[in-house]
Amino acid sequence: MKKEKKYTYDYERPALATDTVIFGFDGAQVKVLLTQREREPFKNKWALPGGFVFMEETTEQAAKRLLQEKAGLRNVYIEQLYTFSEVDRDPRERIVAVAYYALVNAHQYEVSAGRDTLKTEWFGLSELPKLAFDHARIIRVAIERLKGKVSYQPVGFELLNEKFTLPQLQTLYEAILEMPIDKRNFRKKILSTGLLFPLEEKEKNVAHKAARYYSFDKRMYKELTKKGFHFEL
Amino acid sequence: MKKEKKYTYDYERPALATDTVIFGFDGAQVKVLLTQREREPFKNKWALPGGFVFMEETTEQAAKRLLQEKAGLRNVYIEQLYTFSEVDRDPRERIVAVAYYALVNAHQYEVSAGRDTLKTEWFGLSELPKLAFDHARIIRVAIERLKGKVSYQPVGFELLNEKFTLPQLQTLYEAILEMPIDKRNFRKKILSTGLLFPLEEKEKNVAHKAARYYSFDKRMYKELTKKGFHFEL
DNA sequence: CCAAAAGTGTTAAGGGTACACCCATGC
DNA sequence: GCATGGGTGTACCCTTAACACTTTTGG
Repeated sequence: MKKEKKYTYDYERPALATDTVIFGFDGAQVKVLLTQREREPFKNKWALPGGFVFMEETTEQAAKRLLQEKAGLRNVYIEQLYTFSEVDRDPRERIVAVAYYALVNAHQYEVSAGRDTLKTEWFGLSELPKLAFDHARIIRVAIERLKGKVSYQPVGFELLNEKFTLPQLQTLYEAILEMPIDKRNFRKKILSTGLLFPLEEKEKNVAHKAARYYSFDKRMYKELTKKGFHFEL
Repeated sequence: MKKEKKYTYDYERPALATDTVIFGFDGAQVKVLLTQREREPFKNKWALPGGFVFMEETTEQAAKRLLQEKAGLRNVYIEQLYTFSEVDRDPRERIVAVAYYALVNAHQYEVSAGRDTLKTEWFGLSELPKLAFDHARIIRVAIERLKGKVSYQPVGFELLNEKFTLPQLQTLYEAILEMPIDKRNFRKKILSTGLLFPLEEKEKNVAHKAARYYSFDKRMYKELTKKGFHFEL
C-alpha cells in the first residue's frame, strides 16, 4: 500500500473480489458455467469465474471484465446478487466477494467459445460437481434469486435467442421454477402482456407441427415499466 | 499492509465499509435515522451511520457493531441491501460500501437513546436533508427494497411493538407502500394468514372505541415458512 | 398413416375489490 | 350527545386452474 495521500483509514483491508454465476439454458435444463481451477487452493476443482477488483473499476465492471477474460463473454445481462464476507471463506486470506449473476443465451456463448480462455464447462443444476470455496452456497443463493425474479420480471428472455417459440419459453420457465405449467394457461398469460410479437417464421425440420417464433420487445417493456406497467409470470 | 503471509493478491485494495439505513415508524410516518458528521468531508452534513469493516468480522457483524457504536442500537433486524462501489463515491479515497437496512421499533430506540453516541435524528422520508456521499441514493434503494419486501414477507412487525393494533399495522403498510388500503379488506387478509393473535388487552384513554391489541408469532411464522407457507400482503 | 408436439376455449372456483353502517369511548 | 376512529359483511368481477381434442409436419 504505497500511496502519498493521507488515509483516513489505515487498517488492514480485506481483498475485494467478484464471482459470477452464469446461467444458461440448453433447451431443456438450466445450466451454470464453471471454470476449472489451475492453481491451489482447490486446484482442479470447479469454481465460479471471478477475480479481484481493481482500484479504478466498480465491482460490476470487474465482474464484466472477468467474464470476458475467463469465459470470453461480452455484453451479458448481469445483476448484483449478494456480498459474501465470511472471514474464512478463502483459506489464503480474507477476501470479500461481491457476487453477480449473469444470463446468457446459447448463441452468445457459441460466438465466444474457443477463445483463449480458461477451461470451462456447463453443468446442469442437479449435476453440479464439488465446488471450490463457498461457491456452492453462492449458486444456491443465485438460483433462489432467479426463481423469485422470473415471476415478476421478464428476465427469461435473456436466456433465449432473439427469436424463440412459446414451447421453448414454457420449458425455460418450468426449468427455472422446477414445476410443470399448464400449456394453455401459460400462453394466455404470456401473450396477454402484449410484449411478445409473433413472427412469420416457424420452426423447420421438426417431425411435428412447426412452432411459431416470437420476439420480445425489450425497449417497449422498458417504456411500459416507466409508465407503471407491471409484468407478472 | 505488513504481514508475513504471502499474498496471492498484491494490488492496492479499496477500503471496505458498511452503511445502514435504519427505518423506524412513529405511528404515522416511516422515518430514517441519520447521524450528523463531525468531520470532513461533508462536515455537519447528515449521513447514514456506518464505518469500516475490520479484518475479523463479516460485513453484517460490522454493520451491527456500528449500529451499536453510533446509535446505541442492539439486536436489530438487519438485512443486506446492496453493495455500492462507484470509484469516486467517497472524495477521500476508494471506499466500497456494503449497505444494510435495519428495522427498529420505537421502544427499542427509546431504550438505547441518550447513550454515549453520535448526534442522531429521525427524518421522515419526505423531509430528508441533504445527505453526504451517495447516501441519498442508498436510501432510495432501501425504500424500494422495503416496499417490495413488505408485500411478501411479514417484515412490518419489526417496526411495531410486540403488541399492536390492526389500525396501527394498516397505517404502517399505507406509509410504506404510499397508498391507501381498504380497512375491511386489509383486516380480512391479514387475519386470514392465522399469524396474528388477538390479546385481551385494548387501547386505553382514547376518545373513541378502543382498538384490540394483537401479537405476531415470529416463531410460528418461521415454522410455517419451512413447510412451504407463503405470506402475502 | 403414424408419431409427436403445436395450438386452441370453456367452465368452475377462489381471491380481490368496492362499498356503508353501527359501536365503543372520552369529553 | 357528539365527535372520533374501531369494527363488521356482502356482491361483483376478474384471475386462476383444470381439462381434451384438432392440426401440422416428417418419416
